[in-house]
Amino acid sequence: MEIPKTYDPKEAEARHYARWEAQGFFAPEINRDTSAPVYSIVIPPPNVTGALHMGHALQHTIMDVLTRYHRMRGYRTLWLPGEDHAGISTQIQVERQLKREGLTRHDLGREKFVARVWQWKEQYGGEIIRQMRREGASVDWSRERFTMDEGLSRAVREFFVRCYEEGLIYHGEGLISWCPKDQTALSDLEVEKEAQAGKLYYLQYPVKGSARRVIVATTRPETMLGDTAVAVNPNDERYSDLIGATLELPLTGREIPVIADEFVDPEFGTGAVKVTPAHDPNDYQMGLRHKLPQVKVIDPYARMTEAAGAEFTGLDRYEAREKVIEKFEGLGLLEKVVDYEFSITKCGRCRTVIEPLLSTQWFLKQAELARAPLELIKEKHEPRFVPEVPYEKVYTNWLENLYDWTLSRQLWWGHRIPAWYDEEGRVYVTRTEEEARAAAGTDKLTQDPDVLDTWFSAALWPVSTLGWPDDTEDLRTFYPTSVLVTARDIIFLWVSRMMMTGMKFMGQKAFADVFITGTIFDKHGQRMSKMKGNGVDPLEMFDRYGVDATRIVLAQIESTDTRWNEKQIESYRNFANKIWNAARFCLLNSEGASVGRGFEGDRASWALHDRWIMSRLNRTAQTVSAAIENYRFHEAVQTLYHFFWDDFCDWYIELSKTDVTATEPSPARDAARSRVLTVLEQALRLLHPFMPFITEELWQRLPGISAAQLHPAYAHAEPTVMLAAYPQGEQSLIDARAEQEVQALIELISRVRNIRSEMNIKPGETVPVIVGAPDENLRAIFAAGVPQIARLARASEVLVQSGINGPRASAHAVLAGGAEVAVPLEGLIDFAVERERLRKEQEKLRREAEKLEAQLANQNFVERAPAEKVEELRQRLADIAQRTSALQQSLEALAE
RNA sequence: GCCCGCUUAGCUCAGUGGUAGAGCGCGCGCUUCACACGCGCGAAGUCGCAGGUUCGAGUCCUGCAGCGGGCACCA
Repeated sequence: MEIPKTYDPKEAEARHYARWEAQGFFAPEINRDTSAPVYSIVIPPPNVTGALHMGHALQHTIMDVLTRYHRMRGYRTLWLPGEDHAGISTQIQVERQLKREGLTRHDLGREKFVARVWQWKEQYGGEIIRQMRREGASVDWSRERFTMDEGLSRAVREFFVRCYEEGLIYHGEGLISWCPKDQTALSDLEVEKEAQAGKLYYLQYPVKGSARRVIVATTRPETMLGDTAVAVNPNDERYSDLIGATLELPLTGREIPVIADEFVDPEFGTGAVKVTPAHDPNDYQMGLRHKLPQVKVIDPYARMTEAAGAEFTGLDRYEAREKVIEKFEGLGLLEKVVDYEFSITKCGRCRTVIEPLLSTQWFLKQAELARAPLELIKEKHEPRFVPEVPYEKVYTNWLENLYDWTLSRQLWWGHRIPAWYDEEGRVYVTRTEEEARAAAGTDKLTQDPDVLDTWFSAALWPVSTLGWPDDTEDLRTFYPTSVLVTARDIIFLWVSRMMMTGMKFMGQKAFADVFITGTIFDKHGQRMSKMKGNGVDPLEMFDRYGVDATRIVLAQIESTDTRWNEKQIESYRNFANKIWNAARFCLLNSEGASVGRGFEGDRASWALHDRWIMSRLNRTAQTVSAAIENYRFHEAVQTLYHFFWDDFCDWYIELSKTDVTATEPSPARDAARSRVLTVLEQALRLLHPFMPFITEELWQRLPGISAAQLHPAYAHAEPTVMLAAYPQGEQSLIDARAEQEVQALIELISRVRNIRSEMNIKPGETVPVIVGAPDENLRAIFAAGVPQIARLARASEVLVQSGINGPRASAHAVLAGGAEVAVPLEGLIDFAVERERLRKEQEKLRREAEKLEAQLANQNFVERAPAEKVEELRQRLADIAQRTSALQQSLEALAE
């Protein structure tokens, strides 16, 4: 068989994915065990306009590891893919496209525009979802969903109507965040705050019937045109006599009162605050408290209205600002202007400065929906957040401090609000237009032009994708889902809302666990962003290092924020290559061998290193399974890496080599060959969730592979490692004594290698080795291992005795259990160098012994520490004493 | 202002009260018949600082410093 020396991932990746998909391996129906437990995940639907970035690759890897692991464990497993219609960004994309044709959406009209968006979506959208095939994501494509699908749209209408009927959704006027560019309302979660260097303007307002002036400070002087009061703190003595007084609002001819409100901080600015109820959230609240008039001086395009006065009408808000300042200066009413840094609110999409506007919108009373999830997290700590700190608290805090959610968006792309108005303006909120007509008793209805916030449909994702509001088989089977894997910035926006809808409509939490991934920064610790251009493209990593290497590095990131380190992928590409070559060795020596054989018979009859590798393998399987189930992917990967490289490659293959590479066919040779193949096959299964492609590629090549290797639930399927049973780690095969004994062998070989290296023995040169082991059992182990010791330590001969009485010209090393080893080096050894080497060793032991002795001399320790801990220390001290005395003897033998 | 996280080898990071770890990098030596994307050997850490709890602290508690994040406010 021709097997290249280097693993080339590309070809294998596409081939295996296509086969898995075509064979239906990803669908839960592949599992024929009707009593199997269920494991389900819904993907956080990526934005239909987006492209795959490292954050997605990270989340997808973790979801795929969990999915593949549980599938191999025999769960009825579903990972449901899909995407989000992303209202604003999609609409912006298409409007941009139209602009290049010299058109606006208004030229097309609503219907044609929406058709155009669908066309755009088919042509360019869903890039991330397509790229998931490249990642190896084992999602069930037959259940792929899109938030604008008919089914999901129906779920949205149902949600809306029910909430409306229960009074949770209302239509009314409120002060909302408005984007003057995108011409739509935004929820507080769609805006971003940004520090900005600006100015604080101090304006004087004359007191009516007095020469006195009240000074107010503002960052937005243009809003003074809409002031309807000035507020002071009721306890502020400076102004107490002015409460109830009337001010002459400059430039407007309007008279406004001075009011008292606890909200005002006397320490800040002048202690007097201008109040603009129509254009500031705090002022809006204050306006309601004091029943102040609301004067709208800024329009949806951020231009001044007629109410701002003839001189200002039509001016942009910033032009108006300058003009107001000029006028105040002219009137001698500008007290001063100081530099001032404050934060400014911008549209999360287009970065335009938000204008708080008084506007009629649809709102949802989230606080009521939050009650059930809040109770659940407080009483039962459900869902379980991983890591619990700090996310459980972040989630709880948010649920406790909710405000009404602005649902309506003045866009064309999205779920149209299911509200119709008759000619008198009466509203009918119904599931269909027919119902509205019936309710209104007329056909002359107009539907509300607005659409819903994209997150409204996202909030329903775990239920709507499974068929809600219908009572479907999928919903009954896969809800609640097992885990939600997502980034932390979406906890408020999405996670908590899914919990709200899940509790409301299903009476159950949407997911058992919530795993929050870390953030990947660039190598300088900067957040990756399109604007900075410092993003690392996962596809580029796939091309350069292979998907498997990229995935296993990502899985290890878990929930820790980390800097991207390309060297790390390189080392896992090397790991993939190591796997490839270990398999290559097994396959090149596989004649006469078969997977699953070689470990027949009583375990006691196996060779020591065979008992050892089975112990290591099963221990690894236990650790890895527990680690994956507890979302400790780093631990799982490290364990697998060291099992495969250190235990399997460095030692097991090497210890087996003499048997495996025997030139003459024999039952012993074939059994040894079967054993390495069997261990390899188990290792491939263990690695598969992390490295799906290379494991499948190699697994398919193993001799003796058949459906018999599959988990019983998949016995009917074509052979594939992804449906093999995940090794669980059999306790009876864990053999601490064999591990200890092989450890002794490893120590012996390592000490000889160390001597060779320090004495500058050429690698090609062999040396005799004398082993002294007073312990009979240990001596037997070394004696049985002579051929392996000879091979791995490059020894010309290995003498195993009860003690060492070798030539004076030897290099010595001490081993555990009172054993020692000598390498006779007549003519090669430099006595001074050897003495120095031994003294250093002795010194190290002495320091360790001192520490142990001090601890054991401490009465408190001996009395209070657990007995086994004390015993352990005594053992260690005894071992050190033995080694020290052996070293002493060696030193004496070297004495002049 | 309130809350939270991080600080461990040159770098990126693990670490579960009981002998400080990995990968990369570094030094020395190797075309040893699976693999130079490799093999062998080695050097390298007052675990941010100061207290405390404990027989015992990188790990638990308190304070401090530096870095980072979230929330609120910002007239």
